[in-house]
Amino acid sequence: MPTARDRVRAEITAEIADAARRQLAEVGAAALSLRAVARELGMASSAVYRYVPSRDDLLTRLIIDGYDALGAAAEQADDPAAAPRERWLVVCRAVRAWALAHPHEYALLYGSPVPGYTAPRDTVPAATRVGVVLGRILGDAARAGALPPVSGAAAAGLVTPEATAVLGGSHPAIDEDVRVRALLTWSSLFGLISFELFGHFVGTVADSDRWFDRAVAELAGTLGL
Amino acid sequence: MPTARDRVRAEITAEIADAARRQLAEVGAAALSLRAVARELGMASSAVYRYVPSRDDLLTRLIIDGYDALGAAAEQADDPAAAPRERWLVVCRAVRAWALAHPHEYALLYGSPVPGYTAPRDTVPAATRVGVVLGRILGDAARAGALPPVSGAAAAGLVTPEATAVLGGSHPAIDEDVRVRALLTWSSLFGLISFELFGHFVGTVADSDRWFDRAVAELAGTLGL
DNA sequence: ACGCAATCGAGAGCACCGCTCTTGACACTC
DNA sequence: GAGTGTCAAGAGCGGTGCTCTCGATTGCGT
Repeated sequence: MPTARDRVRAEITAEIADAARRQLAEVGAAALSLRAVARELGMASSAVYRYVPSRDDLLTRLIIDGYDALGAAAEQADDPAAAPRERWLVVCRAVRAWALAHPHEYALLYGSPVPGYTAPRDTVPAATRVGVVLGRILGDAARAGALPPVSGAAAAGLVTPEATAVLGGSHPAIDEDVRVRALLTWSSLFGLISFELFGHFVGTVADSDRWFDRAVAELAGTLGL
Repeated sequence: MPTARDRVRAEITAEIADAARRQLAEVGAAALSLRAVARELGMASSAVYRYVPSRDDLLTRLIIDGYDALGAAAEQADDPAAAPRERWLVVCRAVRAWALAHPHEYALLYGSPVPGYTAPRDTVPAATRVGVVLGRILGDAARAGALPPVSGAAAAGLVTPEATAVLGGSHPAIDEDVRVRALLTWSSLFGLISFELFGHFVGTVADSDRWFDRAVAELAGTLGL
């Protein structure tokens, strides 16, 4: 059972993470300063190390929290009762909305890796949550017979078994060809969002909202949804 | 006319940029240190400021050089005499090859924006070079009659006139629908490369080279090439 | 050919960073 | 109440970007 000490400790640790998230939104990941976090909380910089082993460890926590928040947003937006194409559009919009609302956190997840920092394995489960949602939509569509027949000609061995399991599982309507397109569409979605968020569409796209809907509908088309 | 002073000054400035590029390849953009550049050149850190106004300014120079190098690689890889689909594949491979060869520079261009730093307008012309190459392939294909007929139903106003000019110009075989797909394909290409480079495909894609060729062929398909 | 002004390199210094170690105060437990 | 473990605080190390000053050098115009 948690003692009073444990409780206040967990509380302060959460406060540190919150302050770090605020700092992340203000100055970005690379400039995240443990001292500034301590200042914001009114404690000595050295005291923070009682709760957080290192700056990198704090970064890891923010990354996992970010993936979890994004994954939760995607899961919450998905309505399994809706039509596959609609589900796809809605989830994509939710992912984009989260990214626009938390640009720095998104950049931490899908932008350049922080130099001198390699994400530990702990981040993997949280990172796959969005992919799982997207894969489930594909699988449900296949089970409902809403997917066009497979082409038949497909080179095997491109997608790992782990990814295959996520991408709708094994079903007659899903062959390697479909899985490749699914993976491509997945990366395209984040390419789309990254380009918008990082300013590569400035001057080329007029209406961001309409553009995104249009583009994501196109992606649904190549998926067969 | 350039005096002797100007010549040696330009020379030293170039040396600084070279050393910075080397440092960039080793430790990444966020960890790029002006002091380390000075050390490598055997001069005092303060002396560097005689040639470079600030660290951000040095970063801007590296960004422009990076876009130019990538654009040159794409231009050089393109053979206007080849078939459109082949041109597309070859240019995409060249872009990926450059990214794999210069991961840190690629991350500087297409990864998270450096916090507190906004790219000046000078970077725009260099940044568009790859897009110009891709747009030219599309335009040439249209002029050669190698593009499928347009669907006809397209909502206008999504793509700016500037982007329209780059995306093959005006041609009966290129309507807003095609332009939207072109822009989407463009961002998908970099989404693809970013995912590979930033490790998001780890554990899901087995053979990176074959995977990329396969994915890029798929993109060519949605473009009608 | 020479003097002067512009340019340059070096060093010190400021404020900041991540991180470590020591010290002393505190609270909980027995 | 004594003992024990946890905590905040401070000093300190080596690093960063950047500024200022101070001699030394150098090249240009006369």
